[in-house]
Amino acid sequence: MAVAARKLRLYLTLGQRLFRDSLLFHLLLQDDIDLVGESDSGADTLQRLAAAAPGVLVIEENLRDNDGLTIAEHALNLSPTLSILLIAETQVSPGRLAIYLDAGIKAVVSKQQAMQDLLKTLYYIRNGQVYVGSWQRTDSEESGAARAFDGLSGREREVAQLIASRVCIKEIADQLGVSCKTVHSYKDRIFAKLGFERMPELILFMKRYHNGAVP
Amino acid sequence: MAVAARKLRLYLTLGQRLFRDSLLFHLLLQDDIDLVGESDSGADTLQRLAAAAPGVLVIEENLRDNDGLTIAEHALNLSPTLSILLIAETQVSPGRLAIYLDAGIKAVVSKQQAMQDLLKTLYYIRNGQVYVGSWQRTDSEESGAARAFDGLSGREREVAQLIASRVCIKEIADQLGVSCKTVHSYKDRIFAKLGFERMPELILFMKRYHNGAVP
DNA sequence: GAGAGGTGTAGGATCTTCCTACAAGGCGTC
DNA sequence: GACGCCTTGTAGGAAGATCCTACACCTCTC
Repeated sequence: MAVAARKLRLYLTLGQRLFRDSLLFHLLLQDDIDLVGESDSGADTLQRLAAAAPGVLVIEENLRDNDGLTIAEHALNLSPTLSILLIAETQVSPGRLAIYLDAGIKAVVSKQQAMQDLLKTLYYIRNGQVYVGSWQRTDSEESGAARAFDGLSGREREVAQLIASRVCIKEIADQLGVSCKTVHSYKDRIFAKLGFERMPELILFMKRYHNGAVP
Repeated sequence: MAVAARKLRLYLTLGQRLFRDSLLFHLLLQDDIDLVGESDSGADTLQRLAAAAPGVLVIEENLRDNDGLTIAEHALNLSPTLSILLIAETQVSPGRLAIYLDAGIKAVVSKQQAMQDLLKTLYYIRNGQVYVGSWQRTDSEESGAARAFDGLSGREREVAQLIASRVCIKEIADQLGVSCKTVHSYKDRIFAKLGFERMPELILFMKRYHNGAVP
């Protein structure tokens, strides 16, 4: 293996505490993400940025004291190697995206996008790469997600459905008449096929695209 | 034991997909929460509420098609036993809280409150109880959280700090010269004392109130 | 001074996660 | 049509996490 992937030093600026908490909780489940700071305002961010020395700054577009773009530009002045991910209010148009990229922002994710988009983008830009493309999805992605279900085998679907209904592994094993080990194998394969890492992702996926209830 | 606590049937209405995902992810980690529906608009919510038959509706105050209060009132007309938790934009004043409670809403949590407040409130109202008090905290709560650290014993603090720095259990055990089992015991006690259930909560707590870095 | 409660330490049961294995069948290509 | 590769159903093992229990000390309180 080439590079021993270092931890991602993350700084998050988001005005609303509830969502900041919730996003951070999610992000901190990834054990290669190291939180080095957080703020609810732009001024605060700029003030603490140097000391925190993050690798990636995730910042909201509309902060109460300033707009994220301005803050981002200041931040880039302070530390030019910083990767910035802007969280936009709405889907950004190509024109606006170009402005953002010109300003040195590495990626833009809108509040209408899925959490997984944010995560993927975050990992993508961690090494300084620019990530475009996130704005041009929405529908195709969604149906793609739904279609991913078709890639599961019969047993895998059964297990996915039972798991989404919160039936525990032991019970699933009993119901299907196989060993727990086997059920775990199915679960692992489902996760691998769908690219999930944790239960809530699978549950959410099943609820959304396959109605959760066993048909 | 008296009542076998049934699963909490949750419906979440929140306009922004990113935050909805993120909140749901968090909520679905609790294995007694069953997601029965979600929407990004009020109209959609009302339309699907009857079929979903949730026990608790968590709904945002400012939806793009209507305000949450209006939707909540309609929802209560449809199913009077529904418990509604309103997510307000900002800290609500006692006056506004009274209006909400009059309308039959069981609790209000603002977007400036901590995620844990939402969770606690959710569990509180699940049985139809009204939950007031959430609006009257902020500062005292925060310093209370910080003070909770003082309740930890010496070993517990060491372990908390190491865990927050993402040192793995095995390494912590080596560093302290005790067995992994012992480190797990410390971790369990820390969680019990601080009321946490998962790593990210502890990490966030340490980063926020104790700087994460070992002093 | 006896019991209550906190602290440092650890064991066992059970569950998860991750990795590996392997037989049976399908599909592809030469 | 035979050989090889991929998928599917099945499961085992190792390592780690969670939950519960234990137990020797120490200190505080009645």
